[in-house]
Amino acid sequence: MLSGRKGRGCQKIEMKKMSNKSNLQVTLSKRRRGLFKKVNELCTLCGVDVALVVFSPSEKVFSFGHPNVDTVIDRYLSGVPPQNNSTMEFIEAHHSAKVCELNAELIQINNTLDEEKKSDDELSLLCKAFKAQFWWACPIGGMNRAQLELFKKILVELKKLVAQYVHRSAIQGTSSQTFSFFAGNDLSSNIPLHYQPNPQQTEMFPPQFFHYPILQSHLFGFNNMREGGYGPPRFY
Amino acid sequence: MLSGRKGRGCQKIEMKKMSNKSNLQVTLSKRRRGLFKKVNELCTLCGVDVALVVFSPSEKVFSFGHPNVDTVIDRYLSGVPPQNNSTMEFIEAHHSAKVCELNAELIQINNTLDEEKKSDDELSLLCKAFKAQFWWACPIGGMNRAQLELFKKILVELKKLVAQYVHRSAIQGTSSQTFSFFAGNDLSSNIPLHYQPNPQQTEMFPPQFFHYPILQSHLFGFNNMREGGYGPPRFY
DNA sequence: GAGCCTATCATTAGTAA
DNA sequence: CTTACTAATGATAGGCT
Repeated sequence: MLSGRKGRGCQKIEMKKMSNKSNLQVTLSKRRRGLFKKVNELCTLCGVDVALVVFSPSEKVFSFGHPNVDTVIDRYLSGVPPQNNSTMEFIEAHHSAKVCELNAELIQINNTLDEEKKSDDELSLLCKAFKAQFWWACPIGGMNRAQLELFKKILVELKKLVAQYVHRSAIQGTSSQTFSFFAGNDLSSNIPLHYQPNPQQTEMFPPQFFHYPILQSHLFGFNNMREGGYGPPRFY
Repeated sequence: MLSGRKGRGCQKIEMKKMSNKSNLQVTLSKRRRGLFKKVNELCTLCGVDVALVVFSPSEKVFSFGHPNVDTVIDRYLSGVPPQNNSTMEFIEAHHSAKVCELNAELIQINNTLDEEKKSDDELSLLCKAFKAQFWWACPIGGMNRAQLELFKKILVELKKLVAQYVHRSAIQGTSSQTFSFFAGNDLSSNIPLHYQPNPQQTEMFPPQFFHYPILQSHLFGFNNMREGGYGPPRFY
């Protein structure tokens, strides 16, 4: 406290944008805090749902919501689009702007859906191929693309191993039933990936084995992790 | 002022939901007003952009925004979707809820688009037919003012053309019945209004043809003007 | 509901840390 | 960018119309 007066108390200020950047920052900080407190009090006392979003001049965003910002915003956008704002004059323009935004979102989501559909088509094709070639591994319809790819990779590895084994077996002259996955079948040709099932054979792997959801999710480890990246709480 | 005291002044109140419904309503009204004022002051003083949405227990919605609620909301949704709220814990759930909402919107808009596409197809077909036939014979009862004005403009143009034609015809000595629009006429070629008469048919279009709602709404591009009916500004 | 009143209580401008 | 202090200003609960 270097000045003679300890403080001049709260003096009236003009209701216009503060010119002093430093003071503006201080005031913003204080008033924002006060505002959020008031909003919170309103929630508590009156049981209302609110969403408050503040963009500082430096584009920093502060938000508060009860029960949640997004919930309230969704309710606002979907439920009462033509609700009046404080300024009524540009409602039309804003409305169409919102429609544009939504259309952009629509296009984006639509593209996503298309990609997924395409993926699904590829998937079913792959499934069909798999069914024809590896009847015992079916159905794999529950797999997504990544799972399928990993699965394919695994099968390729298996193919190599089998090929090696067959090769070695052939060299050693030890043939017969030592390495038959399926009874009565000798996997003769060393191209196991194009194996054509023998109608007579008995199944080594029960189909359910490949259907187990637990197995699906844990074996491949695709239980999609959220992207995270949330910043620290900004509520005052 | 019947009671002895004029007022007990502002007394501290417990920060919990008010039990007395009537008092709650009064407090909500007062505090909301105060809150909006504070938000407005923050905007003015610090030049921030804000959006404030309040849902009363009776599902009435009050909003304030600078420059506009929707603008700020869009900025919030598109720019910083994983922005933290005051309560971080349910972000996942809310996020997926939002996705669900958007998907619903997607479906709806998608349907709308499909309808519009379909409508557009019908429209171009109808347009083509109109061009070939008596496009101008559309009953004007269903037109709104803007439509009528456009129609009038078109008719004025037509009138000019007709006048020219008649004038030229008169000069060329081709008189009499040359200029009957309806069945049996020839209107040879130099009326540029895309008129292609079919000599045989008397009734070119069934009346219903001109009542096509799709046509009505799309042909002239006057698809609704918002209905208006917005209430008065609610900002305090 | 909306406004007015008034005695309190709460917020905050200015300032320095 | 936030906080602490202080005095002046603003907000508001309760009661009334």
